[in-house]
Amino acid sequence: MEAQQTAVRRRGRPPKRPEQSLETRELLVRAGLEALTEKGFSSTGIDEVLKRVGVPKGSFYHYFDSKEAFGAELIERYARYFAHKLERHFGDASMRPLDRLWAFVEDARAGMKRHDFRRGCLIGNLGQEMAALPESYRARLNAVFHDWEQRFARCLEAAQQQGEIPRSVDCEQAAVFFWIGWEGAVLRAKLERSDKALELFARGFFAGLKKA
Amino acid sequence: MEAQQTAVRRRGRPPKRPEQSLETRELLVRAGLEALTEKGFSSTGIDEVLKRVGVPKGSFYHYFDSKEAFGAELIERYARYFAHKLERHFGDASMRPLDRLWAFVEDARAGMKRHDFRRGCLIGNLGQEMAALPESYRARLNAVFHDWEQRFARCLEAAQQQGEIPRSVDCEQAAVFFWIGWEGAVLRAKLERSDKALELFARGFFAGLKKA
DNA sequence: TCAATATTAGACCGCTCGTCTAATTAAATG
DNA sequence: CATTTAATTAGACGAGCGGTCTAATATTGA
Repeated sequence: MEAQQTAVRRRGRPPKRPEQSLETRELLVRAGLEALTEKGFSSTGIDEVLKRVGVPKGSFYHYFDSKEAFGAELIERYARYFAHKLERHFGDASMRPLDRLWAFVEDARAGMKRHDFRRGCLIGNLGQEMAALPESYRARLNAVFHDWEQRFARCLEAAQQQGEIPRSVDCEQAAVFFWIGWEGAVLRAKLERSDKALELFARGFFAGLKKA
Repeated sequence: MEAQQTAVRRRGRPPKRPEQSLETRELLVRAGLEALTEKGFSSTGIDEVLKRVGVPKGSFYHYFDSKEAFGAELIERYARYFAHKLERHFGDASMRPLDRLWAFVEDARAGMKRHDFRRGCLIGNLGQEMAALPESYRARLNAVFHDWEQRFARCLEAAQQQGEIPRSVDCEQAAVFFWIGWEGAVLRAKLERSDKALELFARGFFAGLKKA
């Protein structure tokens, strides 16, 4: 998710190179993701995204009906990207389940650090500013969280079956608890420009699990 | 924090009634707090705040140097308001310390419900959109969180001394953990328009404390 | 060759934003 | 009282926004 380069921009109908045909659109999406994970929806202007990749406005409204539609697509893209990330970690049979969860935490932590704690979680960002957003986003954002909860819960259950955590743990609830708090930690990490909050929350969460 | 009424608005220098002299300014602050707790800083327009209380633009820039200065004052006001709230709950010697913490949670929960989960935490809101905010806010927002952590930690220590929670609990860390997660819970409550997240997080947090 | 299609270029409109100046009124001064 | 000074309101202003539109350009397919 790191694309600042501007495409070679030729006027008129482009030659038929299927791999390249989506390029401008793709650049817009990528730049949009970067912008929205940093600053959210409301304070990100179309022109700003356009400028990042050197695309004129006409192109934007050729590919997207509106800013709302653009945002909706970014949500989908981010959800897909994140689902893959979770799948990759949580489904990694070479590790014990609890270590898989930790691996995700470490990955996210490194990611935030890599971007100097400027970028957060798109879903969290949009959730926070929901009051100023198209109402149509709400259901989708909730659904994404629910998906993450499910994935997390499944991995917790695996940990339970392998005896890593007590039977008494309600995996479903613990997963919900994790994502609630994790988003708070991401918020704080951005504010403090430090991974302290991420680490402290994760550590606290896992410690609590084992003694539940 | 509930003021929609518009002031009687006469032109020119007002007669000398000390109690009323701050009225317009006060109305702006109150309306600003409402707006910012709902939608944050970036997506709240000055005009919008002005319209709520029927004050013309000229007045705003008479009382505040800029939107940035206005925001800074709102942060101070909110911090003061919240500190009082915490003081009131955490210092209530008629309850056991852990119940005082619960009382705050209940109070906050009721408050969010009362406003149909549209309003969140000003500090959390601004923290989230920090990337689009005057850099001068960062230190202040962090300091406010730190203050809240301290107050919470002191109450936890009291609980510890009364044997409500094990000696093994690191109160400082637990307090930091709480606020990290609580802000996440407020975010989710707004998104889901439900107090489910608040309750689930608080319950999980206190359950973890006792078994630590 | 030419119509249909895909894409870029960027002017333009209506609206809202934050700022600023002028007008208005009361207080203070003598 | 008359005049200056301070306090407040009124609303014009320019910049920038999101979104639309038409023209220009290039390729494809008939």
